[in-house]
Amino acid sequence: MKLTKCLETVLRAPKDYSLDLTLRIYNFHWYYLGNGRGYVFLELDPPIVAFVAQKGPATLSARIYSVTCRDIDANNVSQQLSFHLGPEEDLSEFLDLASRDPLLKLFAKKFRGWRLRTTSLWWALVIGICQQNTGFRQGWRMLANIIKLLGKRVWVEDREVPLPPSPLELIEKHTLLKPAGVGYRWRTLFEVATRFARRELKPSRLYSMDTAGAEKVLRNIRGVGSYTARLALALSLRKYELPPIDRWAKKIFSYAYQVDENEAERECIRRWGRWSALAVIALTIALDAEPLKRALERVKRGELLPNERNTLSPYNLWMWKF
DNA sequence: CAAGTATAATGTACGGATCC
DNA sequence: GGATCCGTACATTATACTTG
Repeated sequence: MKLTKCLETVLRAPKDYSLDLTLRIYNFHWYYLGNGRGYVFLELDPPIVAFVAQKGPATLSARIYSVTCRDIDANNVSQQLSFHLGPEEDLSEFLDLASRDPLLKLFAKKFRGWRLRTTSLWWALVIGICQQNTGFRQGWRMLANIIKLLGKRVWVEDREVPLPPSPLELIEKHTLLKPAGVGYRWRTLFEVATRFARRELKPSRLYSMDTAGAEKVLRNIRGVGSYTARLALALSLRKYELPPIDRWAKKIFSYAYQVDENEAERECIRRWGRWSALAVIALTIALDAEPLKRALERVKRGELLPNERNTLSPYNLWMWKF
């Protein structure tokens, strides 16, 4: 499917904003092109894709592509893209806390320009579900497989860009979920897709709720627990009040903050407040999402920045050809 | 035949969700 | 709160095969 260019737009960003970091972290190579350039999908069915590039220290340029330009609302699309890339998000309070934190003090310096790149609630839930009961490598392989086996490819100028399946496409091709290596998670993915298809899940409605209420709604879905719900809320709506604490984060917080494991979540919220989930995500970047044992050793050694080596990690996931 | 190498089989870590 | 479940990756061990 070939997309046509519908509009060009410019986004304002703070001086120290880094589109390069924002696009690079936790991304596949078919979306991150290097040097602060890349693709962001805004809609899946029918597809709307943005090509973005950093033009100057405070300017991002964007080109919006779609099948037909008739239904494109320029204001709407620009807002959506800006929300995904986060230039309007003021992280000064988060960075201030981070600069005095035993785990993220180095991260605060080096990743000052980074913003969490959000995605749709649908895809954020898929990401969350694929992180359950598994390590980093396996989880992201599942996501790559889902994109390749169940998604579609669109042409943007001279490049073919793979897109994730929409809820309807996932339902249609659900027999390919097992071959994609998601195992028992296919049931949960199917269930989530069904809710979207029936329009029972409305991102705008969740956005207007408080984080705890939104978590409750998502936990109604069988197979979605608090970890997945909270991660999805952070990754799609920038709701950070409630941190997605897994055993990994629990152990590391418990060690670094010198509290009992049962107190790890409470301590995280006490220290990070409305930035709790962002802190957890930043921690996975800082420690390369390494398995717990190795991550703890790194904390002890004070190695609190991602490895430049070609290891499979949030920082250089984009180098990986799945 | 003994030592080394390739392949197969087995074991275990991983970790959130759910049941009780 | 503890036990159990799940699928894959990686590590370890066992077996088969090759080489000198």
